[in-house]
Amino acid sequence: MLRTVMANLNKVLLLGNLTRDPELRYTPKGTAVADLSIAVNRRVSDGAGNWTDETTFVDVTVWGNTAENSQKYLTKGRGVFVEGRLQLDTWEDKQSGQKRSKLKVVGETVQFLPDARGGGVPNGGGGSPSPSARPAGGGYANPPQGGSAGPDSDYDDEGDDIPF
Amino acid sequence: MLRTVMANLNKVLLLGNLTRDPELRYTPKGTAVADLSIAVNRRVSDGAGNWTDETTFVDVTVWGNTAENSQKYLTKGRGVFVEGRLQLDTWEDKQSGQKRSKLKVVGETVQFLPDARGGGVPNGGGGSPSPSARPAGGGYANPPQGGSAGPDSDYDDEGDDIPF
Amino acid sequence: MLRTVMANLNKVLLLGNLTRDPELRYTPKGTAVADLSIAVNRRVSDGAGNWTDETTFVDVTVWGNTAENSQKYLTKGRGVFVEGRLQLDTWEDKQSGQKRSKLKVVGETVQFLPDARGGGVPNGGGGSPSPSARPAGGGYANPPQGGSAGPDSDYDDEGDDIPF
Amino acid sequence: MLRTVMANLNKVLLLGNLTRDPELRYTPKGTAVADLSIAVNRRVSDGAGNWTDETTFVDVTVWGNTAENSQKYLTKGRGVFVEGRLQLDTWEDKQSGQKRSKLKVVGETVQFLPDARGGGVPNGGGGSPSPSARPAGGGYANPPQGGSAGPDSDYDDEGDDIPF
DNA sequence: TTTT
DNA sequence: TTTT
Repeated sequence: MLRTVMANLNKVLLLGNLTRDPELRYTPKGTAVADLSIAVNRRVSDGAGNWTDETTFVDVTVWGNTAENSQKYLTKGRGVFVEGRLQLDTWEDKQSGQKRSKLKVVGETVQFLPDARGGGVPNGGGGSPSPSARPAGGGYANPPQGGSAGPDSDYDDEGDDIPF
Repeated sequence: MLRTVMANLNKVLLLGNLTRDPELRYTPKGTAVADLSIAVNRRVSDGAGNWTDETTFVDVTVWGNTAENSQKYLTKGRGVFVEGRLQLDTWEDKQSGQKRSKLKVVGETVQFLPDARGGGVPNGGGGSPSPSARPAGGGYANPPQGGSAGPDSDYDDEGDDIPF
Repeated sequence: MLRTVMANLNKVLLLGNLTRDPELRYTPKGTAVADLSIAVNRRVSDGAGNWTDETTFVDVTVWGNTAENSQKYLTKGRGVFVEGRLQLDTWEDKQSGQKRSKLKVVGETVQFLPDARGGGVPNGGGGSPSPSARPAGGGYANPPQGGSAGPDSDYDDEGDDIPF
Repeated sequence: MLRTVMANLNKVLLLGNLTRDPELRYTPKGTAVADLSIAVNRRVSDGAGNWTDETTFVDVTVWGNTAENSQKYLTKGRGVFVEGRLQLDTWEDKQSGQKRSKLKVVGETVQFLPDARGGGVPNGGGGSPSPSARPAGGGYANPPQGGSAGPDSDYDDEGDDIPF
């Protein structure tokens, strides 16, 4: 029989917040790689009119320029949009000799969202940011916005459930 | 032959900014409906190392609660994420009697993004926003952030092309 | 203010069937372009337990190799998976001088699905297909399957509503 | 500060083939659950003009009716389209007491594609299928097609790389 | 190991 | 009719 190959699609779309600063490292061959840890929230109903946020923590691996720019421009708390694919890493457990595998997400494009906190540059001082410190993503910049979250910034969630 | 129905998918995903305030109206039957006009930018290369932004303007129709909340909480300039589907409206042109059609996007879910400008509530005064005036989307709120963009806020685009 | 560019996304995903053979043409500059007409079905409930199929007809424009291969390998009835983006064509109406616009879908990748009818090569004769006539998509082949649908093949749709 | 919740998205789209028959089981509470093992192929270039297929194996968990219908209607080799989300299962390793986690895909909708092999009903006999034995997915049916792949149907993959 |  |  001729090969009847199916159309194939392996796509992951994530919109969420970084749970920590990206960690940049290099492979032995010198390729940049970084892991983005993203928290994605989902409203879940208990069926009795109560909604809670269920959070999924997803690690996304990015390579090359994307890795280097992620480390440069993304920081904990930042909102990001990631388009990527699933990858199943497989290896043999050295101790047991058993086959092991782990599902991962490889990020192909990363864009970042405006800083919800309207806050300054991550780790930023009080002065003008240097050009190289400008947060940016996907060719998209995101500036400092001067304000401090200040004393009003305690977490406060009441009354925000809009039945969109 | 039995019907061999294919899997079907009709999905539109948009992330962009509103080009104007949503306009809420009602059908004769009383159903709320609103049109969101969204500008989506795409970086386009001319092949010679120059990148420009190409903007696509997309109108998205939303219904019911989504329409009402869009009108309440979304304003011109706002970033939104829309998940929807394509719809082909067809009608007969009264004058010519010809069949006409128009491709549209129906928005099924709308979420909004933090205000990039770090600005206050849309149309907002200086005090605490009333609960009903809180901008929110998808069950997600977006608060005033107190800051003013200030004198630095002139549009400035140089140096922002990060090769992500 | 620095430019606070939003993340942007303009994505269309379609899975459906071609309503006619693709029509290949060339621009004055010699670029291949084809229009794919795709029917996408959606199950719609009337709220009273009855489900009907609502069909959306979407025209997708494809360029270059994708256009040429679409014309070579895709035929009416074929299942296709398209990933693309929305595009708003705008022009001035010559008669009225008014600005007009039309929302279109540009297909960036096209893959095709196995022929649900289990039928032979499109336009195919009885013999072995020549290599160049092999239907394929996205680097994916789809062979002739030689069989006849047989006497059971009258259209028959009852009882197929699986509450998946 | 009010909660400035980001838009959130956690979406997985897969189009591939089942590597084995779905396994249906029930939770202690009686909820049906099944695991679909899906192979998704991706064309990968080595940069020197050679393309190979890289296969990613993804396990997808489906619940309730979707689980039961998957077991009824889906079989090894079948093409499926899955729309779902990522989920991170976490638990404590009993032996080591360490926190462990595993990324999974939860399938929210499953549709199936026509059988590329043009073959009959899975496990099917020669007669008319009973209504309950009709393969179907997403409210979509897929009939027996009676034919035999015939003498042309030897596996043959050369020359199929269409530069779509 | 967790973000908002 | 356009947003950033």
